[in-house]
Amino acid sequence: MLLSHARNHALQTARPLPALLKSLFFNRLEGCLYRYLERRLTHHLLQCLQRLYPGVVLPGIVIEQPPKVELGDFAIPFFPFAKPLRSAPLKIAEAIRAEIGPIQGIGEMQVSPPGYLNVSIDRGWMAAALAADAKPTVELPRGKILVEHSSINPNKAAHIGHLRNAVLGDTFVRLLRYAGRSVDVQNYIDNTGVQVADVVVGFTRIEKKSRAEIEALSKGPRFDYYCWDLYAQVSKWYEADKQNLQVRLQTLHAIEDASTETAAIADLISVAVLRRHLETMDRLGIEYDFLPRESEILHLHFWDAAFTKLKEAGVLAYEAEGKNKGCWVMRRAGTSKSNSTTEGTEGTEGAEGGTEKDKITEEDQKVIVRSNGTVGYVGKDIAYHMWKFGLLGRDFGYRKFYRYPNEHDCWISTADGEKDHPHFGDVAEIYNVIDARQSEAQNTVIEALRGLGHNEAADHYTHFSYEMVALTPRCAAELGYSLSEEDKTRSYIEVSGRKGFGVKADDLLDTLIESAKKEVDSRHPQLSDSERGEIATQIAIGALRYFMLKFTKQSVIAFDFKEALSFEGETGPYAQYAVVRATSIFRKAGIDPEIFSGGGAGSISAVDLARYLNGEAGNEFWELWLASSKTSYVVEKCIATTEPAYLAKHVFQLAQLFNTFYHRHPILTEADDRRKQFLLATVVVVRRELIRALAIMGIIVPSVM
RNA sequence: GGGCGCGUAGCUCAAACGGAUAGAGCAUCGGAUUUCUAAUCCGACGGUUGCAGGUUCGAAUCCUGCCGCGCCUACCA
Repeated sequence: MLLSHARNHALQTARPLPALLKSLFFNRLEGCLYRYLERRLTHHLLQCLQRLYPGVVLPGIVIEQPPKVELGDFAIPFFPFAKPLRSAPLKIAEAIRAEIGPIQGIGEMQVSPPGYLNVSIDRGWMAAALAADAKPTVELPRGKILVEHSSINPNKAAHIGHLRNAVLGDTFVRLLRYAGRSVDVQNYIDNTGVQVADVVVGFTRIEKKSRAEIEALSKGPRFDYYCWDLYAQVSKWYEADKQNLQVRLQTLHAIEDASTETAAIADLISVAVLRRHLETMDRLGIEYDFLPRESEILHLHFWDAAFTKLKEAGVLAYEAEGKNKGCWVMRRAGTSKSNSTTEGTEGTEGAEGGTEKDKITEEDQKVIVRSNGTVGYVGKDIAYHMWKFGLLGRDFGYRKFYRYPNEHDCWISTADGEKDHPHFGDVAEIYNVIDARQSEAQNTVIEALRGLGHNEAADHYTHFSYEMVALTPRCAAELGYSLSEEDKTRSYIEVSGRKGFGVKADDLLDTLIESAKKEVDSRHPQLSDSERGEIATQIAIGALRYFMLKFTKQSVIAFDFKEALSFEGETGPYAQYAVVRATSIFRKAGIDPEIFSGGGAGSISAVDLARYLNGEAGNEFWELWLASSKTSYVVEKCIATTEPAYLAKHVFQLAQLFNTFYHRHPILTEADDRRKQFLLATVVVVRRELIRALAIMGIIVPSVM
């Protein structure tokens, strides 16, 4: 791979852009100029080391980023080389610097104590490519990717926890698509589970409503809110008399039989609530391609097909005695197989236990099929995931369910569906956006795939794990919940749909829009109310989506209205505002930024750019250009680590650099026309990258703010 | 008990494979607007990275042991 970059060593300053682009394509570089230079540098360093120290076994080269631009753009520490080469790191760095020779796109190199080689990018070269928006070709892995996210139980309104899931998932989808991958988005619907059963119980037993009455209600606005309250009520009803739990069990069974009235009511409720969820997510620009439902996994006998294969492969074991007598069990993921063999010298039972191969201790057993013959959710999940990878030998029926304003259709599973439908499933890689509490269950599914011999599928199965959203005690108090003394001292309190304790997604969005609207109203009274409303909505979504992405996945978000409602500092609106300012410069100048970036900015020569970017005076500008060059690099990093927070960080840094630049350099009043052109080119590139990066986060920039 | 994760400024969070002076935002205090929009910018204050050892040229990061917290550990989903 590195060899393909090896040709074309000559450093050609002020090379005309078309030739430059041609060479870029010729070298088939990675998707990003910054990454390209990094790879190229690595390659030359390796060659150089081989020339200088033939035959010596050396550690790998690590390329870092220096803490400040003055120090250069890449830093290579030579400390690990000191011992094998029996030389001081500084001396080695110096030797490399003297030997390495020119590299296209790379400028100066300096040795820096205590043992770094600092390498600078050829600023003019890089800026010219950036201004022209040079897009190098990339070789993509083949195959479709399936991202599953949201998967909200269709029995109550979506809350902030679901929002985190959906925003993370949707952003990850956008990241993959930006990187050129083909992605299907699925939202798994558990429409036959306990949670739906509970709401059915609420309607039929507590409220004693008929199917027709429920249907009428379901057509009203925000039916999911009604269910939210009812669900909390049912939980109390169960608590009041444990006998009531019998009703839940009966209802659950009735729902699984599609021919019953109860099943019809459950379907009515779950479909109506699901529709509400899609509407809520649509407000945030989140769309799905397919909604597989548990009812079809049941009715199309996905489990039967999986069960047969699992038994054949010996993944499942039948328990003839003990706690799990009569069940089919699997080894719980993460438990070790060799408990008895590692320290097997002890105990005489070892001989007896050893004869039964792979005997799983009760503690390590995960029940997949209950003794009454019904299958648990992990079992259904195994079947579903075999389907995802095209390993089950069965398929869903499909029908259109929801049409987005942009004409995009979202499909849903049915027992027998439409003839013509897109092909879902049978993918090369999957990502499941599911909270961290389910990691054991997720790993168990992966182990089942391995047990079936599908190691490749298991290797391409990623549990995109994230932590929950909880409420700060203050926030809980604001919502009117009385807290125990113990709760008051906690840093956060878990939301509970069962208790009706939480912040609903639509409520939060409404509050955000209202708050943004007040600001917009006062700033732009000349605009029409609908225009102001649209801007406020875009700002609200920007604030919300940014808020959900600024935290790393493993951090529990302690939700607080004060922070979530903030439009200042490290927020979405801060970044949106930077773009609005950039756009407004062009508006005042009477230039279309899109046209300028095609003609004006792209036609500035590398020499001209270098004039302003080189030297100490150019550092502040270069910092901005360099940051702008990193969008694709950051996207790759986000995908590789399944961590969208890096993108949020990137956006904020870029916006922050731009705001400083904006403050220090008045552009429209700039007398020197060449300098003015340079400043405009800077703005246009930063603006373009900010808009792109924000779009990947699902954030649109308003016309004015 | 076992498994996973967390502990960094008053608060909320960052910190690339172990690298240069541990960074942001909020809060507090002090400044900046005849200017392309102040949802902005500049400055100040704020740290023994939970504790104790270890590994090495170098540790917030890796290892061991403690302390504290959360989640998982159902014939629920």
